[in-house]
Amino acid sequence: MGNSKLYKGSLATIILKLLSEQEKMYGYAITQKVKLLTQGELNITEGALYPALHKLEAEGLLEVEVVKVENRFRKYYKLTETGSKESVNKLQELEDYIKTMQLLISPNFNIE
Amino acid sequence: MGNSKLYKGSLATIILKLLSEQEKMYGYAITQKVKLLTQGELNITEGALYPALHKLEAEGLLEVEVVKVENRFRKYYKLTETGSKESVNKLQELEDYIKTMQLLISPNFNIE
DNA sequence: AATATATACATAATTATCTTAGGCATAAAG
DNA sequence: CTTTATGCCTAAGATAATTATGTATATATT
Repeated sequence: MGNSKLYKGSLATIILKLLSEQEKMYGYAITQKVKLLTQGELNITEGALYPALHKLEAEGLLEVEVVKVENRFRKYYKLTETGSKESVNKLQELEDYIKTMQLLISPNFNIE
Repeated sequence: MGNSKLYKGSLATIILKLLSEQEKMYGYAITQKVKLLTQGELNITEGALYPALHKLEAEGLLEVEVVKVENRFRKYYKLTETGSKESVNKLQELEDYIKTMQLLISPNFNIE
């Protein structure tokens, strides 16, 4: 995904957040949307994305609708009710993570 | 470590940052300092910490000095020159990560 | 005296998430 | 005709944690 190891563990959060804004999305669209929003900073690889989607579906956070578009099939994912709640949790966790890490990296913390 | 999976991948960054402020620290002191600075939010487990320290040492980012204190031995770690440079890199990566994630979670991004 | 807590190190088995590298298939563009 | 874009997928391996131990000393509690 990213150039640093910090992105490990963030993919589910990203997916749930996108789907809380977007109603329904398919895998490839997710990769493109992330690339666009992050100005190319973050490229989600398919080897990470599809297993993550399948896992979220298996956990009941996402549901699938397969649609045929121009001789290709697309698997649209959308949040279930549980998934909708979990997306709120995950976003809170991300904000908490950022706050906690900022406590640790705030410069000269042991001088003040 | 944390209550969320987001902390995965952050431990090396935390260790290097602490040692860029502190000159030298031993493992147990690192766990206590992190607990203190994060107001108990983040508790580094020993099973994560010691392997991480050993790895950073093996990579040449940390060097060790064993000191006997009150019949116990402590292993003090400090940054090598390489480790000092790498701590700057890791902090930059963390800031980049936070910025990128904020692009993704900024509310209503696809409305504006 | 016995037990729990704090200090201080360590490793081993397991789990989770990702990377890397492939595979399958259609359509458009060079 | 070969690359690029679209669109899905999985399998092997790497990496970083968790969880559960183990060792040892010192202090505080029951």
